[in-house]
Amino acid sequence: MTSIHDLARETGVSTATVSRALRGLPRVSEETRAKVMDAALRLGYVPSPHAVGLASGGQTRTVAIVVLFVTRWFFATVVHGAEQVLRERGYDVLLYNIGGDPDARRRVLLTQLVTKRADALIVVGLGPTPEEVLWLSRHGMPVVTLGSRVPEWPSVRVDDDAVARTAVSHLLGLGHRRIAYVGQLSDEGLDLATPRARLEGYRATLREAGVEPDPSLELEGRFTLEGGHDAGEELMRRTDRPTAVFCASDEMAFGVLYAAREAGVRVPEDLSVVGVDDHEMAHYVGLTTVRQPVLQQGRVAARQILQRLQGDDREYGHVNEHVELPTELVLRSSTAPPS
Amino acid sequence: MTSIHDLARETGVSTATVSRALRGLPRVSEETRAKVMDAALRLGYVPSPHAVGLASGGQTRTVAIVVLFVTRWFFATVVHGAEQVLRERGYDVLLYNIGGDPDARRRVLLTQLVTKRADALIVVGLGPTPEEVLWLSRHGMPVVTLGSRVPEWPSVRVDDDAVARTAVSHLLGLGHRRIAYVGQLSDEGLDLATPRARLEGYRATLREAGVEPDPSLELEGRFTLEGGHDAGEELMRRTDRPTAVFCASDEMAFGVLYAAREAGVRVPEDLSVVGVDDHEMAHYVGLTTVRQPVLQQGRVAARQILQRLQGDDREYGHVNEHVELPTELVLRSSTAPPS
DNA sequence: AGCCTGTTGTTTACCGGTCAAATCGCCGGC
DNA sequence: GCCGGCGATTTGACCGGTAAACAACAGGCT
Repeated sequence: MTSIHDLARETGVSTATVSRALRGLPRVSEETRAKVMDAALRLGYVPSPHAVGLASGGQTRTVAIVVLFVTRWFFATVVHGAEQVLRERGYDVLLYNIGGDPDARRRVLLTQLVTKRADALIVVGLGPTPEEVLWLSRHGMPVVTLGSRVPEWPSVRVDDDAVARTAVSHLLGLGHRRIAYVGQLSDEGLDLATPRARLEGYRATLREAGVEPDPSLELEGRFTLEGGHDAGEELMRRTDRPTAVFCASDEMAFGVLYAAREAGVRVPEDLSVVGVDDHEMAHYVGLTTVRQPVLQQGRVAARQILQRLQGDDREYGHVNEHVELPTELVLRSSTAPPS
Repeated sequence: MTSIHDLARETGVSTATVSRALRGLPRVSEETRAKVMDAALRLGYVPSPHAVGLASGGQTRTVAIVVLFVTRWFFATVVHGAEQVLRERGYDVLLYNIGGDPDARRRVLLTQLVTKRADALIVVGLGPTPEEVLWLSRHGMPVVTLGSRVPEWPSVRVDDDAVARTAVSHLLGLGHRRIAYVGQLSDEGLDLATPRARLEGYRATLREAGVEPDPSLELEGRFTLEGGHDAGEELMRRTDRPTAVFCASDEMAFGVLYAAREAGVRVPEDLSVVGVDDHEMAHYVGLTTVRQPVLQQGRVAARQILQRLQGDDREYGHVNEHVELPTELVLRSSTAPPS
């Protein structure tokens, strides 16, 4: 591996000069600069990020993103959005997929793994524990949460309470009274802030409309197509089937739709279904859903982090500490008045 | 930030001793080790990866993964599989999502971004150019390709020719003769090895069965649900509609299915559809497809890289340079003899 | 000339660790 | 009582850069 010393020897100047020449700093004649650049290209010189980081204040130009499951549409899309913005600005992305494993969560957030390997951290979908907040703050690690909110750190999210209210109000407005909820609440000790908030919103909206929430209509299921399908099957089997279902994600809603079809239950005539996300596929299956800007949440989180790291709030305008992006109901063909 | 010097001062020993104590090396008394460990915990000491890497041979304990689009099921799943295996072994994952942008591709593969920030590289879905091979080899970067194959590097993939043959033979066997192909061939200068191989296999299989491939039945479309949908719409509009479609991915096949439904074309009575992947959703929509082990490809690629980095082929057995994983036809309800 | 100024480079210290070689106690053996 | 041997620890060089202080040299001004 060619080092800066090789370049210095090759061009007959000192390493300091080489360093400044390559970084475009002043105090280097154009002639020398050209000579150095040329040699760097010829020898295929690439500065060692280790040395650079060490010499200039421990920066890594890397941001870590911690997600639950990259394979889920929501997380993959968020990562995509954040990565775009970060790479534009010359930052690399370290990806940690902790996949519902509390051990992995501990290792990633509370040990050396994240600390110092990245300049900052974006936590997606996890509600950080006080212990995690303490540890990371103590190490001066800038953090932005996405999808959850703690007072100590900036956050980007949608109003999950409002999301649930929008969906449930829509169903209530159509005349439904027996409305089920399908969503995941806990995953082996991981705190999932989002589905919990949606459940609360669901209950509150029902109560305000004078409908007492029925615990037997609150179904726990994994946040996937299969989870939704299982929950859907369970619902279809019941004699006192609900007339509508509110699913905490579109992927779960797809599962419910398939379960309904298999059971010969017509949508929307016999069953109305509402999801959350506006997944790419929702349009094609005609799913009524509460759209949230997923890609944009990733982009905004990245910008918040960059602002914190570089302190230039000019380019992107003022970035609020807690950003709440708007959602909207998208009406399609999976909802109708009960027959 | 507390450094090793702080620990040394705190415990009254030298930095070298602290270093060895913390890493569990011999030549440290138990008493001293305990004292050091305790202080490290108390002060929340985390060694700087920069310094460690610099001092001990430039290792980063990081592997870079370059993908086209994280948001697509195939890529996300591959990343998931690789990340699992890598993190198990203490490696971190740098994610580069080059998203069909040739500039991004150049920046990532041919500049300092990847070199030296990672110990090794997994390239997913891209056929590396000779220039890229040369540059990365010259820098001593170990590379594994996934989904494509160059002679210089190990690879993991499925036999895309065989995949196409399986799908097309199935359709031919059912009696179809007008069989369309839907897949993406180029994306602004990116070479997409996979769909090209599948197209070739499709053509060859037809010819061998005595059917001359009809260029008007080879449709170019983006590798997404929407791409498949557009291609499907185009096909449905035709007067001499094909009786079957082979799609280069399940996501595209879903798009074709939706287009067919919108056009009132019945599947499988009026149109048979075959995909590739065995996407999570394929089961629910009843899509006949050629299954490939996606998660496992990611895992195997990670192991190949680890073997190259650590040189222990004991734990995982011998790893072939070019691994080809098996595929299988999964029969569901989207294919039937033409009516 | 003498002096100040500005430009271009070099020197030197340092970032936070690791590693090989040197040192220090302490013990047992002759 | 001296020496060898050994485990525990320290010393000092080094990894590949960066940053600040400092030197060399040219030209312009008085």
